[in-house]
Order: sequence, then C-alpha cells, then structure tokens
Amino acid sequence: MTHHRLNYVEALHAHGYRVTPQRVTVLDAVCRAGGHARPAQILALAREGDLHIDRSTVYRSLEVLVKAGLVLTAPGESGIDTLYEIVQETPHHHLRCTVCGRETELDGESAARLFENLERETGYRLTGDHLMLTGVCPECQASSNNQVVE
Amino acid sequence: MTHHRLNYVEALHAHGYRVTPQRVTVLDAVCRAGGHARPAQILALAREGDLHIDRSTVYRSLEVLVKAGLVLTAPGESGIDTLYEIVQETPHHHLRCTVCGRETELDGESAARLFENLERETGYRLTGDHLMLTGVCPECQASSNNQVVE
DNA sequence: AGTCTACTTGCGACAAATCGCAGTAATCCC
DNA sequence: GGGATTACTGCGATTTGTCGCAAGTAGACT
Repeated sequence: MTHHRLNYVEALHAHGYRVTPQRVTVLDAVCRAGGHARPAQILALAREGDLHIDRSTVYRSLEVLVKAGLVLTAPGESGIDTLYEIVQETPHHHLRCTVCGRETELDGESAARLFENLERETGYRLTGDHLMLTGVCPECQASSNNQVVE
Repeated sequence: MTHHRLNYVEALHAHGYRVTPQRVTVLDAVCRAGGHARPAQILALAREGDLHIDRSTVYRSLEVLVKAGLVLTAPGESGIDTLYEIVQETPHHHLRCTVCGRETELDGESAARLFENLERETGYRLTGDHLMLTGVCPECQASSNNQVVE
C-alpha cells in the first residue's frame, strides 16, 4: 500500500478537495493495480473495498486524484484509451517498442537533462513528468528491416 | 485537402490494409478538421462526405489510419480524451501551459536534438514524433507563485 | 459536540465507444 | 476481365464514460 507514504490528505486539501472514503478507496485501488491500470480494472478493485461505489464516483475520483498530483495518466497502447498509475517518488518515463510491444522505464535523470535543455529554449517550466515515448527497441531494429514504411 | 500529397494508398497497402471509400472519407475528414479534432467532429465531417457512414466504421478507420502512420493522436486537455490530427511533413510537438491553457508548437529541430540524446542512451530508434508536453509558460510563472503545491 | 455550508455521492438517463456477426466488396491470381 | 479469398462495413446489442439533480456528509466555526 504505497499511498501511506504520500500524504494524500495534505495533497487533497492543498487543492481544495475533501478527503472522502470513496477517494481513498479509489487511490488504494490504483495502488494495488500496480503499474498502468485501465479504468475497468480500477473500478473492479475499488469495488472490492467498497461494494457499492458508483462508476461515476470512480471516474470523478480519478479526475480529482490526477489534479491533486497523486495519480498519473498515460496514453494506452492504441493511443486512444487512458491508463492510470500511482505517482512515484522518483519521476520516470516510459519507452514502448512499437514492434514487440515491450515497455521500458526511463529513469528521471536522463529525462531531467533533456528537460533542462528544453526549458532553456522555451522558457517553460516543464511539469509533465510522465511521458510515453514510442520507438523501436534495439532487438527489433536488429531483426527486422521490413517494418520501416512511413 | 492535404492528403493528396501523402500517398495514402501506398501507406495503407504497406501495412496490409485495404483502401476503401470509407477510409478515404475519414482521412479527408481529419484533414478538413485541421489541427486537433475530437472524434465527434470527425464523425460529423465524415458524414458530410458519406451520409450513411457508421460510427464504428469511423472509429475503426481512425485506428487503421493511425497504425498506417497517416494520422496522429494526442491526449486532450483533461488527459482522458483523445484528439486526432493529420500527419504533417515536418514533425512537431506541443507544449501546453497548465495554468493558462495556451498551446505552443515546438518545432521538430529542438525535439530532434532531444531525441538524439535519448537514442544514444537507450539504443531505441524513436518514432513517436508527436509529444504533448505540459508545463508553465513564462508569463504564468511570472504572475503566480501560489500554484506550486506538490 | 452541534450546526451550517457547500462539496460529493449515488442514481437515472444519456451519449460515446466497442464488439460479434452476417453480408459486402477490395485485392489477388489466373 | 472473372472468380475466389478474406478483410471490411453496417447493424444491433453491449459496455464504457458523462451529466444533472436531490440527498448525504466532510470541514469550518461556534
């Protein structure tokens, strides 16, 4: 249960949100899902904790938790659906191979350097610390030359 | 009508897809939408061209067009919905300010440098040439110090 | 602790998106 | 060009996500 470490009470209050049993249940569900989770999975896990929690409540809670910075979203495989993930101490990014589908985590350090450059160029302070990059992994590059079309 | 420039026939065939009137209609709709478009808008535009095109056909066509590399997806404002955009000759990225909501385009050049570094570090060949970065723009940084919570 | 206010929840209705299936048509091959 | 093959479309049914509203409850203040 990761979320005991991050004080969700403070995070919610800081954003003007109330702490309700339902929101804690949903937060817990996202934690227990581990890694990326689809809404359906979160709904199911949430109902293990609260048998009668409503679907709309789960969706609304997710929205609140994301805004409070407790949960992250990431685009799913197809780029159409949305995945949810509990926030971690160390920011990280994802690298998905479009050929074999495998996913690698990219530590925040390499990304931080890149962000620094971008911040210098644009003047923005970048906060989106959870990118989903896509590419072709070394193994797949080696084994196939016929996938390159574009 | 941008898509006459990119030979969609070849792109579709290269990925093993057939070229159907419906898919051309949808591709055309995405073009005419210009910039980011929500599915509802695309559906409406598609029906201008083909009065009886089915909703599921539009969704399935979008999926195919994305896989064929003719259309790009981007996460919408909330991070939950998906926007579609016609592919362009010059890759570009988006920078959205989380405070004022404004969007800036980031030219491909700065990003290319960013990608180069990442490719060196990871060994991946990066293809996701359409990132949606979020941050706080210079103006909003100047005017507010009370938004920083985390 | 009790009361008040306004944010939240659950519900029902609605809209958006997905899925399986039977008929149709794009492509291949001759 | 004609026929066979198999992907694609449209349809209906289902699932998923959203919205408005009345009842409930967290948080603030006394």
